[in-house]
Amino acid sequence: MKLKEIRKARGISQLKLAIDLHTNQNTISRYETGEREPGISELIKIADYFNVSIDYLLERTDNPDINK
Amino acid sequence: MKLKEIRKARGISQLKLAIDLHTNQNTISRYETGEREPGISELIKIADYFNVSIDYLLERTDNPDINK
DNA sequence: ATCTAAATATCCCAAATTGGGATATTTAGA
DNA sequence: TCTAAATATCCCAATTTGGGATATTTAGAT
Repeated sequence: MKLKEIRKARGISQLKLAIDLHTNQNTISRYETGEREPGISELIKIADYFNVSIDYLLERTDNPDINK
Repeated sequence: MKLKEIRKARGISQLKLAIDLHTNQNTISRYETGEREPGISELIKIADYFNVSIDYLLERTDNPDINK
């Protein structure tokens, strides 16, 4: 998933993201390294946080906008 | 998720979908009733199968097309 | 170049979640 | 109404997850 790329583009650390999403830094790290995958609810939180579509987050489209 | 609605619109049974997706009928049933949620890889299989965006599948947009 | 703090990755494990087989229940249509 | 197809639920082993703790890496100051 594009998480790392998106997060870096916004200039925030894994720790800040983790705090904002009410989770842990290591969890974010593992999503980014691909070691683990988030469940749907976590996926939605991330997409909402960055205001991108889930399809974009999952690299299924180049368009970050959720609406056509 | 919109799975049941999409599946019915295509006129296929849970069993056929399950077979096509290499899983079980009860698994599909539970996704539809909301008793359980699929992981990301399963989510992708479903979206690909029906050729809809994941955001649409998850009812985050009214637009079924993955591209804008 | 070195030192330090911030940032990121990894280890271990308990708890939660998942999918499958089997079976029960519901639905549709002959 | 009878029956077969379709859908839902029970139980459980196995996988997966997230968190605390800690190790490693990176970046910035001096």
